[in-house]
Order: sequence, then structure tokens, then C-alpha cells
Amino acid sequence: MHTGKQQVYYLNILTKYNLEKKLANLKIKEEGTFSTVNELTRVSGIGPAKAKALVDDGILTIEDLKNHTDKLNHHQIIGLKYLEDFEKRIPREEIEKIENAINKTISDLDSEYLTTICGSYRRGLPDSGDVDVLLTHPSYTSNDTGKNGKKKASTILNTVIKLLQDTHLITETISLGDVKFMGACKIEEVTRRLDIRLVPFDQYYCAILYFTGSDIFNKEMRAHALQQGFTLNEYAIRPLGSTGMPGEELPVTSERDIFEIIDYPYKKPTERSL
DNA sequence: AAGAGGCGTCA
DNA sequence: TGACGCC
Repeated sequence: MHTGKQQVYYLNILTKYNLEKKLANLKIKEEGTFSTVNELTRVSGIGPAKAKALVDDGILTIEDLKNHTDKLNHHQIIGLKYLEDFEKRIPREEIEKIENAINKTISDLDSEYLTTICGSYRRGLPDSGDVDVLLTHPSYTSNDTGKNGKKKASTILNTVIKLLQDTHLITETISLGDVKFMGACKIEEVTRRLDIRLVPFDQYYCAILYFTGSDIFNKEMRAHALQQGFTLNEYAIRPLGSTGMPGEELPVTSERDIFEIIDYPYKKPTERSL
């Protein structure tokens, strides 16, 4: 038989062992929750907060999600429906076809529209994650509130989107506002993420520069702009006064203008994949 | 290059 | 209007 001291000793070991076991279980549970959260966030429109809420409701996997679409908003339903498609890369040959389809449709509407597909596609890379279209029209500028016979942003973008739906390029709409469309298009067998943003005419080339990237290239170019006494962002390039206060936006009618203003050797889009 | 800013949606 | 998610 054990002495009282021995009993206390073994009891301590036992509780210690149980404690460690509980901690280990907790850790496993946390990790399980963690990886579950990460799986659910594969769905476009589901972020960390929504994923946690779903896990709290006992919805742990993508498969669970398919039985509970009532808990999803429109964006998330689209994200779930095309989960596999949206994770596939898009060959540039396919983006070329999408580009042709968009340009044909839009130029039929009004020959003054300009479109540019930016991102890695514009830098000449062999594939991209999505299609990012910049759209502008001379009648739409940044200091334009829609008066003076100029078109309102909402009119312009809505008209274009409607047309692209009629021609069956756009197959899904995630969101549509005055200046930004998020949705999907299909030209072959796979449904692709498509974004179209309407940019004021006077800010078009700063936007193209920015959304063409690469990120590293943008950073270097912005740093160079600062050295030359200019501030450059997605909207405009402005001189910096002696106080460091940005001045008025400089007129820009091409990407090259921006390079010349800051005395930076011009780089073709294909030379910007830093 | 990571964080911010801006856009759109939802409750 | 604020929280959320995306880019």
C-alpha cells in the first residue's frame, strides 16, 4: 500500500498528465479551427470574420457550405459556385479573346471609349489570375459632377455592363456601382473573374501605370518621383512645394508623359515585371 | 511590398 | 452607418 506522501506524489503526476493532455487537445482543436477557417476563406467573399461565424454555426468545410447556401450572400454564392474555376490561372491567349470581345462590343457603342487590360497580362506574362479592365471616356473627367452635358459615371459603366451581358461575355455580377464592376465572364469552358473600373479621362494614364505594376516597379518609380520632387499615385502626379505640400495635378496624356515629368527612362510594360 | 484607401454590399 | 471583403 502507498503512503500518504506517495499518494500525493502520484496524484500530482496524474493531474499534470491530464492537464497536458487537455492542453494538447485544445491545441489540436485550435489548429483544426484554424485550418477550417483557411479552407472557407478560399471562397471569394468569405473573409476571416465570416469564416469564424460559419465555424461557430458548425459549418466547417466547403462541402458543409454547399448545404447551407442560405447563410451566404450573393458574392459568396458566386464564389462558392465557381470556387475551382476562380483558382485556375488564365492563359494570356484567353485574355486576348476576352479583350477582343470587350473592344468589339464597346467600340460599337461609342468609338471614343478606351479600354486597357492591366496587371500581369499587360506586362506580357503567360497567364494571369483575373482580368482587370480599365475603362474611360473623354466625356468623363475627375472634376465632372455629371452636369454640363457630360455623362455621369453611373450611365457610362451601366451601359457598358448591360451591353457585355447582352453579348453573353459577362455571365455573373458580384457587384456593380458607379465606377466599379466586379463579376465573371466566360468565353471558353472556364468562368473567369472580371473586374472593370471606370476611370476619369484625365487620370487614365496614372491609373494604367499603377494597375500595370509590378508592385516593386511601382515602388521604385514612386521613390524616383519623390527624389525629383513629385508625388505619384493611382490618380495623378503632382509637384511637391518647398513645404512638401502637393501642388495641382499635372496634365498627362500618355504613360510616357509621367516618365518624362520625373526624368525616368521609359520602360515598356514588358520591362516592368520586377 | 505590405498597408491603406476606395468601392460596393449587407444588416 | 459600420463591418466586411476585395483590389
